[in-house]
Amino acid sequence: MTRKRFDEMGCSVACALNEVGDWWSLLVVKQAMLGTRRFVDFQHNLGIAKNILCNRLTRLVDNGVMVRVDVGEHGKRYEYRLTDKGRDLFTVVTALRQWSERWNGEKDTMQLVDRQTGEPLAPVTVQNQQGQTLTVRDVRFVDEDGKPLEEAG
Amino acid sequence: MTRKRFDEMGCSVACALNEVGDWWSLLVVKQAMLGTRRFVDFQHNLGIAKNILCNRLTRLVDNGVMVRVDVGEHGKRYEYRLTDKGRDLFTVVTALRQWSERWNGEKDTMQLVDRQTGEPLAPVTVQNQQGQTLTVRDVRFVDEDGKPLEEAG
DNA sequence: CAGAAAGGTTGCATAACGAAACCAAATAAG
DNA sequence: CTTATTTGGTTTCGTTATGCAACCTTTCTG
Repeated sequence: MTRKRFDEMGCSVACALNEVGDWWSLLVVKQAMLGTRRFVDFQHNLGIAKNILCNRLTRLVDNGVMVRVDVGEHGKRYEYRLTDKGRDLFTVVTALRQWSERWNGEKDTMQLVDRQTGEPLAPVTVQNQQGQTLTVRDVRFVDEDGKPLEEAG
Repeated sequence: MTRKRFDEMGCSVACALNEVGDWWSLLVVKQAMLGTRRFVDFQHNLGIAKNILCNRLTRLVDNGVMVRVDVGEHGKRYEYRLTDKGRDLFTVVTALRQWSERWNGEKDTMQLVDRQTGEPLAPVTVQNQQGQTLTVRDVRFVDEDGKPLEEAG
């Protein structure tokens, strides 16, 4: 009765959720994007139990999303930092944030702005090669041979 | 000891995860984007237990991500369809899919293409108002007054 | 040396999950 | 009309995950 794993479903979305799809992982990543690096700071900013935080950080490190850096000062002290792979989740986190703000209202105390201009960000969208925005109705799902999938049944 | 809720953290990312952040919800949404609408089809395509699927569909309907439509044919038969709010998760799902493909390799048997041109999609990115791509290092987190957050400690 | 801080680990109670069995309504088969 | 099947669940039960508190270890601080 082990929790079903998503990495053997032949679906990259499932594979991604297997790495960052549980209750806390993406929040830890988001918090790291805000600048948090130390164990106790994650703990206080997120209100997460220590054992769960420990488990999540370990999993994120194992999956290459974060790295544990030994900063020698003041005895046993580590920093958890995002890797390139982790920073690349910025798109996902931002899309999720914007989705929530669009449909659930502004419940966040913070806002993201362009560091250069100070302006708010543009909405994250899916685009084609020409830069045109696409909805889910504008795309088709095809298999390796380019044949459209008939997957509903 | 109830599972911690994310909707009271003053964070829209947490709020979003509270709605679609568990193990199955986003996969159900993704499957719906592929065209799946009926209970048994979700069950077979995802390999999810019936009670869990039932719970997730109910939660998605309660959260306005999907609707349950009574299609009168053949007795008790319903369809679960995405709402506008649910379809708007296309950006999140696509960003997650692309992230997984970039960092974990092509493990998916299907591909997304522009319905018009047949070309693969462009990578989902965060952009500023001028359409320039931004990384997490190019943005700043500010509070309501525009002051930068010092949130690490 | 005593005390505190950082970073964990352990134990326990509760909640969620997964598989299979069971159920009810309505249609299809005979 | 009777039986079987399909659909969409609910129930039961064992396993796993989560949250909280307590404890542990190493290193700094006083």
